[in-house]
Order: sequence, then C-alpha cells, then structure tokens
Amino acid sequence: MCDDTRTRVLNAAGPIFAEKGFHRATVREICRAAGVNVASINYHFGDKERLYIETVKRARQARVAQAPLPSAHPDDPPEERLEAFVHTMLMRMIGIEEPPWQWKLMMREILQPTKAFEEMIDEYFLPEFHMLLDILDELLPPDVPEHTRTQVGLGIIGQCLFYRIAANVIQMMIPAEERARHYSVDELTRHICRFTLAALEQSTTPRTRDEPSEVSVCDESATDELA
Amino acid sequence: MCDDTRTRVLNAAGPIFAEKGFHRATVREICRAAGVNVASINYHFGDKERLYIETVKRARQARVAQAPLPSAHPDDPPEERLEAFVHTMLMRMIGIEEPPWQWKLMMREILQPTKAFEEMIDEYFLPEFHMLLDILDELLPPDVPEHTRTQVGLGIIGQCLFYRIAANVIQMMIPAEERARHYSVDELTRHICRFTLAALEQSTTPRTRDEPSEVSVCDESATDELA
Amino acid sequence: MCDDTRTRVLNAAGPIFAEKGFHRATVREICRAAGVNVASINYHFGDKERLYIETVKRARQARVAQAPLPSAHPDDPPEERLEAFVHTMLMRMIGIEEPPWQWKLMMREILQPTKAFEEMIDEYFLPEFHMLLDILDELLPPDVPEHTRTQVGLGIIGQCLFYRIAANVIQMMIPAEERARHYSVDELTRHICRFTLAALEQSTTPRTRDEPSEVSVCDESATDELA
Amino acid sequence: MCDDTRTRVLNAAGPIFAEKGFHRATVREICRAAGVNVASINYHFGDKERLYIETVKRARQARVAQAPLPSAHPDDPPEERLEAFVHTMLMRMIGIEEPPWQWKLMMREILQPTKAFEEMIDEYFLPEFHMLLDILDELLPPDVPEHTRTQVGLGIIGQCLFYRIAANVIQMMIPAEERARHYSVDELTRHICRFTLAALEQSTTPRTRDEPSEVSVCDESATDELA
DNA sequence: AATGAATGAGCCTTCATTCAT
DNA sequence: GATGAATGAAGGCTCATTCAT
Repeated sequence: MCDDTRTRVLNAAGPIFAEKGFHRATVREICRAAGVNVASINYHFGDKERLYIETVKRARQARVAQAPLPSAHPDDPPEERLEAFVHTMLMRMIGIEEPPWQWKLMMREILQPTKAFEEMIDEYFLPEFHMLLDILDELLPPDVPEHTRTQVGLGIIGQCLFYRIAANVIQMMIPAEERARHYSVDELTRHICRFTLAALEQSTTPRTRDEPSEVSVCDESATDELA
Repeated sequence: MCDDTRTRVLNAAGPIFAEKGFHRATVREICRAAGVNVASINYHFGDKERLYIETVKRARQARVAQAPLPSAHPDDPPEERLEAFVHTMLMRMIGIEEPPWQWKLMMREILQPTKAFEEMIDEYFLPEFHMLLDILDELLPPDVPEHTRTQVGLGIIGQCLFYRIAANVIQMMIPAEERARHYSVDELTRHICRFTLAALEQSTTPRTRDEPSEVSVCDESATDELA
Repeated sequence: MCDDTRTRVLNAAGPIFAEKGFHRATVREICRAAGVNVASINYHFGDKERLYIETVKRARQARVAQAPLPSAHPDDPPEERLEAFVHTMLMRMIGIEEPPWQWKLMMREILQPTKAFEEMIDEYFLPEFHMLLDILDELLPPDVPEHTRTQVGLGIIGQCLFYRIAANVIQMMIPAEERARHYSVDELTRHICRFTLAALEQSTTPRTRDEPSEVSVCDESATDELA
Repeated sequence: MCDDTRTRVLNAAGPIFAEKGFHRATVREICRAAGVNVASINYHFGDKERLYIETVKRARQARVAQAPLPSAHPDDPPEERLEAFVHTMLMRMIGIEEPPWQWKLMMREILQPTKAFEEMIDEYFLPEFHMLLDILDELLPPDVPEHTRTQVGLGIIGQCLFYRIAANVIQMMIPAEERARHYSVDELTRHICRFTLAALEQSTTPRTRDEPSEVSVCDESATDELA
C-alpha cells in the first residue's frame, strides 16, 4: 500500500526532526526508524526538504487534537473563558512531561522559520489567537483601541510561551520544591489570569502617546533557508 | 603569537556560530574567516565543540557592555527604574536592526542548551533578573509572597522575550504600518509598564471576583512539576 | 495494446538517447516522455541496453527516408552524380539546422560503437559507400587499382564527415560572416567536387614530381596495421 | 608532497576519463586507481568537473610531445613539408596501436565539447593548423582566395581525422590483409599528398560562384554541459 | 499487459579530524 | 606553534531494476 510506507516515514520523521532539527536529522536515520529504504523518501517526497515540510504540516494537524482549546461557550463569563484558554495554553507548554514532538517541531519553526512556516501561522496560530482576542473583547471596555487589545493578547501568549522557552532557565533558577508548589499549570494559570484581569480593570482609560517611534518590532528579514 | 591565532579564531567563530548554529557552521568556514589553518582549531581548542563553548563564553562577556542595564539610581522612583529596565530589555530584543551575533548566540543557548549553557545563566541572566526583582520589591506591598514577585518578574521578561521570539509571527500577523506605529520599543515599553503597574496596584488589595476567596494570589495549593 | 506501448517507448527513447547518449539518458525520463510506466521498459525490452539497441535499429531504418541519396540515373554524367552525392552527404551533415535525432544517434554509434553498431554498417553505410564507388569507377581510368578508388572514396566521405565533426572547431576558427559565405552546403559541395575531380584528372597520367618514379599512386609497398 | 597526490590523481584520471567519458567515470574509480582517498579530489580540484578540465589540459600538453610536428625547415621544398605534416597527423591518428588516452580525451572534447574545449582549440589546434596553411601558401598560386586555402587545409585534416574516427567502420569494411597493405600510415600519407598536390596543380585558376548560399556550416549551439 | 511502490547499489560531495613537516 | 595534505565516515540523492498486484 502506498500510504503505508509514506505514513511510516512521516511518523518516523516527526520525532527525529523535532529532536534534531532539519539539518542534524538524516534521511538514513529516518528511514532506518521507519524500516524503509532510503530511496523511498525520494520516491514519496522528492527530497529531504519536502519531507520536512510535509512533516511539519502533519504535526500541526495532529497538534490540535491533543490539547484542543475548550469549545467556547459564549454564555460563560469571559473571565472563565480566559482562564480556560490560558490553562490550555500552559498545558500545551509545560503540562506534559515530555512535550510531544509535534510541539518541538512547531517551536523550531517559530524560532527559525523555514518554508513550512507560513501555512502554520495561518492555519494554526491565527485562529487560536483570535479566539483569545474575542475573550478580551468582552473584558475590555469598548473604547480601548485595537492595538492595545492585541498587545494584551500578545502579552498573555508571551507569558505562556515564556514558561516553555525558558523552562531550562527556570529549572536552574528555582529550586525543585518551590517549582513544584508554585509553578504548576494550575498555579501559573491562576497567576496570569489574576494579573491580567487586574491590569485590565485598572487600565480602563488607556492612553496612548501620539508620536510613533521609529524602531518597529521586526524589521529584519525573517523567513530564510531551512535553518 | 599563540594568543593572536586563538583570538582571531574566536572573533571569527562568533558571528558564524550565531548565524548558523553549531552544526551548520563548519570549521573550515570559521578558519577561512579567521585567516588561519584548519588544524589550528584542533590545536588550540581540541575540537569543534570546545571552540563553541569558548565562543559562547566570550559572547556573554562582550554582551553586557553593548546594551547595559541602566545603572540603578536607588533614589529614582521604582516606576521609572522599571521603565528603564523594560526599555533596555526590549531594546536588546528588537531595538537593534540587526541583532548582534552575541545575542543570537545566547538565544540559541536558551532554546537549545548545550554545555555552554549553565555558566551563562549564573553569570549573565541571574544578576539581571535580581535587579528586576529588586525593583518589584519596592513596587509590591511587603506581604506579597516571594513566588508571586518572581512570577511577576518572569511575566515581564516573558513578554519582552516574546516580542523577539515571535518576531516572525508578528511580522506576518500585523500590518507593517501598524507595527511601526504601535510596536516600537518605546510604545511596547509603555504598554508593558502600564500593564504591570496597573496589575500591581490592583493586587495590592487582593480581591476575589466570584471565585472562592481562598484562591488568592498567595494561595499555595501545589500540583506538579515543570517540564 | 502491447505494440502501442512498445512503439511509444521507442519513439520517446530516440530523441532522448540521441541527445544525451546511453548513459546520461534515464529510463524514467524516457518513460515520462512516453507516458508509460517505468516497469514497461523492463517488461518489453528486458533492460535499458536492449531498448537502446532497438532504438538505434529503428533510427537507421527511419534515417534513409529523410535525406535519401538521389536515385542514380545511370545516364547522367558521373561528374553530376558525384556532385549530387556530395551535396546529399553535406546536407545530412550540416545542412539541417537541428540535425534529426536519428543522425545524432548514428554519430554516437560511429564514434563509440556499442552492440548496435555492426548491423548499422552493413545495412546503412556500406550500400551508400558502394554507390559512391560506382560513381568513382566511371571517373577513374580503368587501370587504377581497387584500393586507390576506395581511398578516394573514403577521402570524400572523410571531408564531408569532417565538417560535421569539427563543426565546433570551425565555428571558433572562422568568423561567422565568412562561414556564411564560403562554408555553405552548396559552396562546400562545389569545392570538394572540384578538388576531387581535379585530382582525378591529374592522376590519370601518374606523373612523378621529383620523387623516384616507383612511388606511384598504385604503388603497393605495404607497411603495418590500422588501429 | 602536495604535487605527488595531485599528480597521481591526474595520471589516474586521464585514461579513465578517456575510456569512459566524464559521466561514466567515477571519482571512486579514479581514486582507487590513484591509491588516494576520495576526498582528495575535493581538496585538490574542488570537484569532479574541475578535475576533468585539469585532466584535459594536461592531456593536451602531454600530447604535443608524443608526436610533435616536424620542426619546419623553411628551406625544404613545400611538397616535402606537406608530406611530413600529413605523416605526423596520420601517425597521431592511427600510427600507434593503442591510441594514447590523451588522444581519446581530446577526441571526446572535439565531439562533445565541455568547458575544457576552448582552451584546447586556441593552444593546440590553431597553431598546428596555421603551420599547414603556411605550407599550402607556398604550394598554391598567389591569386587563390583565402577561403579556398582554408578549405584545402580543412580537407586534409578532415581526411586524416576520418581515418581515426571511422576506424571502426573501416575495420569492418576492408579485409585485414588489404588494410595492412594499403592503409598503413605511410601509404595513406602518400595517397593524401599525391591527391592533394594533383588537385592543387589543376586548380590553378580557382573560380568561385558569387552568390553565397544561406545554409552555413555550423549554426547550432555547440558548447554545452559536460556531456 | 501494465502498474505504482519499493529496493540496493552507487553516485558526488562534505565534514571534522589527524598527520608529517 | 603552525601548516597543508590527507583521511574515513557520512551526507543527500539518483539510478535501473524488481515485485506484488
């Protein structure tokens, strides 16, 4: 069966690419893991790069199912929905002992985008981010400018992501005992939500300086070669 | 002179490791850039890996000088010192068009720690983080537990770091024009500080929304680990 | 239909083998061009080599029709028939902008004979060469020995072939403008015929320049081998 | 010693490239024959293609020494010098039992030019051809147009070359015994010279048609990829 | 008769490393 | 200390061929 080999290769490629990245992973290793011939990759995917792109695509698809965002009940109070959102996010980040390879792979793409990047943003990141924005919409007073809402949203995501990215740092910085007590998913969820809500309540009347400053967030060219 | 060759190799290795990472960078390329013989590396550093570790070490040392934290004037109001801190952080992250290779190299270590990692934390990250904690100390009421202060600090760092890490995502998500207006270093500094201060102020008098009151900011229900 | 696939493969193989030679041409490329499955070739021809031999065979067969020698009118004066012969030869060599793949394929065989070679000589080259010899027979006096006639014939063929083989050299050696004026098929035909006829006329009465008279055109001193 | 390995590789590469051509020859085979590591080729020549070019270059250089043209004695009668020239040419073509690999390699270039081609023409072919033209200059009446002289020269070269190129054909066409008697280098030299001289004498008053015909010798693009 | 999938051998190239000088 | 040359292992990829259907 065609799909059989193809699928086995993809399944084998995922964890390996996730662990080693595009360049350190070798097709030979992937094929050995999949129990197929090296030429299969050329046959089914053309070359290593296209196998990688396909793998990332599948990773994203499989990712959603593993820790799906709670289906929004529009009637729930927005505070509750925010907490559910943050909780899911943190669960994805640090809630699972060994983060699944799909996640590692996606992190690699975020940090060192390749050709597989764009699609991931459009089909995975943006929809979920808009879900967060909708929640914030209900929490923020109506006169808050669009970009403030976005910034608040990014701040939330940023804090969640940070606990994943800086996991190594935190592990070294905070004693295991305290980490277990105060840096659990639940505990961090509570902290981030409380912190955010407190700020929102306070900043009912946001105020923006009018002169834009010249240094923007990301001027540098982003998407280059397969890192 | 021995030191001459050694130094030239280190100087050449920095930007190359930063740009390509450990594995994609080749000793030949580094030696060509340094104008030395390929065998020099093995002679002076033993092997490629030890050259890399040495390079990271030097990167950290050189890093501090480039965007140094504002020397704390203990008399300045803490709000001002917080703003200065965040501003410096953001400047390091996204303020410089082409981030210096030292920074790239350190980011690589944070995300994919190698043997060069531990030392970096102790000598670079922790000192600066404690400077932030000191500022927060003055802003937070005295009864706030230690871990909350740490979490707030991590949140601030997390948001700053996020704008660097997710630069690619933001670039795709937010139109260039708006990015220039609302996502400059100054603007983001203002947002993060306002947001943080607002939350802090609010949490001075921990207040329960509708959840049971025991879930306070200093609640110590503990669960599990941090990956 | 079996023949359908077989034929399509052969038709596709011709130009490809002609262009790239046996080794650089790939079965995949041929099959793609023919719109058939890769396995077809092994099924119908056994292997790549036998497909090649079959292709050369067909090329020869198709070749004759494309630039056929002028049907000999035995009544025409031999000078005219010689000119027609040479003209046809040159036309095949350099007269057609893009030489047909059949020709390219046959050239390859002449220069680097494979198993497909022998048959080509017998059925294609020899008949035409004997036509030339017949013409020379009428032009040469009856007492000229056989091998001289053969040598003259080979000389004519050799000159024609040379303009094809050395096309690249001539292109670099002679300016385009002069090439167009004096190296057209017509012009070269005239030159070769005039030259040959002049030599033949002269050698009717073998005449010694200053060498000893025994070195005549029909001298039969023999030496060694032909590589 | 650097030159040692380099030279050994070149010496080994020559016959192999000559026998199999660029594509069929493998670097592994060459290195095995040279008794060096495969990586040597990359180190000394960059890649297979540049090794090939270098090999052709050396072949040409070495070629001249093996059957050098007789140093021209301007006082010798031109007929004698012509005979010496043709004799040398034929000797190169068919005089040596196993044609040296240098010759095979150069033939490959003539027939399927690669990047190594141009230099060969300029430094090897042209000088020798002009030597022939000088001889013809003395044999031809002064009013003979330039292009006729060139054509006569090309005709001579063409005939010589033909005996090499068509060696396979001749071998099949002419019985061994007769080949030994009448197709030796000496015999063919005599024939070609006699034939040429006879024609020259006759064509004292060459005549050119005035209208150039439109089909030129070599319109097609010549130099392409390494065949 | 025909196919798509799979194979293993082999290709050129690149790499970090070592060796003799 | 420093060098240029040399090495072996491994890299991605391509090929003609075969197998089960």
